Amino acid sequence: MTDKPLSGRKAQAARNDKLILEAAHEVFVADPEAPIAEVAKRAGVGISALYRRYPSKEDLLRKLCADGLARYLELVSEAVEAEGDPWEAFRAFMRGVVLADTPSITVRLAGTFTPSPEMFKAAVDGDAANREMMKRFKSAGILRADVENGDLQMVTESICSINIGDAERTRAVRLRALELYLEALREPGAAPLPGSPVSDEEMGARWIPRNMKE
Amino acid sequence: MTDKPLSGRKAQAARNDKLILEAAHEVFVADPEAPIAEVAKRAGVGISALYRRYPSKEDLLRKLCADGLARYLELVSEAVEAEGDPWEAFRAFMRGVVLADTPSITVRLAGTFTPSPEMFKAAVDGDAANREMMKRFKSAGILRADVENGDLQMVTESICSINIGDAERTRAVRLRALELYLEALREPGAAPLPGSPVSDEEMGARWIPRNMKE
DNA sequence: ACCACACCAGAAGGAACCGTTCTGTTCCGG
DNA sequence: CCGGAACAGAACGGTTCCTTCTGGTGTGGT
Repeated sequence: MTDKPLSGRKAQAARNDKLILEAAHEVFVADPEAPIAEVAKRAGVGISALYRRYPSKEDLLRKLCADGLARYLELVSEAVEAEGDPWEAFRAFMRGVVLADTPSITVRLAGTFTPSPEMFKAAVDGDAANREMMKRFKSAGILRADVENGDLQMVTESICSINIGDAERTRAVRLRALELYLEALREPGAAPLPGSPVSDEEMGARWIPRNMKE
Repeated sequence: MTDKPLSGRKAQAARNDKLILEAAHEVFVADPEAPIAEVAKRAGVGISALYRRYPSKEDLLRKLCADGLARYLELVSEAVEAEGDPWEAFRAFMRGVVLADTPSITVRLAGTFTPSPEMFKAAVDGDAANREMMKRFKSAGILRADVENGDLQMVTESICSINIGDAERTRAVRLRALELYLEALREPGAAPLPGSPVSDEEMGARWIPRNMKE
């Protein structure tokens, strides 16, 4: 409570900016359909403090999702540019995604707002970077050849769907599940995988707002 | 449409029994918070046809969940009593759970109703059978020693959280993800798993109705 | 010293949703 | 030919939740 430059209306506002984003992140990760009042309560501010910053709930969600997308892009970039043991780079990437919980804030929220053009761009960029990353890891011989981008998405998404009350414990259990998966992703695979991985179109279809479906 | 004994009010009623349960299954698997009118529409019946059979939505959900639990018990029993290749028995069990989608109809619905005493019994029985199954597979040397019951639950649950529009395609993608996991579950594991598996208490905590939380 | 304004907390408005009940109809069975 | 079981869907009432509105407070400029 007793921050450093406590006084100043501007300072409080700046602090609230951060408080609100953090609260929104926590709340919507826990429940994508949470009411906006929950965010305000968690942040310890009034509702009007929210509406001063974001014109609507949808805008807040979009911002949150864009941040998550950006974080994901960072992680991919790190993985692509990493030097040293490729396997550890891959492992770090996957752990990073699970720890940052980006699937919960991107795909899980998808469909609740109309994506902004920037987000489309981020998606395209991310796709390219993803592809680059897969290529690198495969040519390094650490990733089995028959896993593809869609497979990784499914792995991280399904792991991030694990949720058991306590946040700390949830994180631990997810990392445990990840370790299982990692073992299976590593080259060489025992038997070929059945079916085909999730395609880009299939992944993309989830981003169209629910209102516009069918 | 042209069934065998098409006429008869009793016959239609019996047919509706089934239609309603099937529709409810589909609807609530797709969206656990779906309105009850959605079930009626999917079943092609009126709302009153539903309320004639179940006193309330909660009762319908409970019935659905109980059926899912029973199906799960069947699968465990089959696995325990299976003869022949233990690995194939285990694999069949996991595929069975994923295909029947029992996690979506049990755990995912948990908390939306107060469990019936029968369900508690089923849970206890299931637990014992589960334990028996794990013991068998481990002593057969096909399951790595450091995976436990909670791990399997997490695996099936997270796989069943995968969902991409089309039902048929979703099934295929889930089976693909399962194959990855299976490889990782098989003895011998490369490295020990981190953390501890989800405990029975943790799993059980999710069944207490949301109203009663905190 | 003081005041205009940025900022904020929380109540009020108003619309949408949904579980349940109610009304009127159909058609089997005796 | 009638009594009533079964049904479709409208109506009701309660709840939820986004958004706007009201009233209050402290700050920075003058």
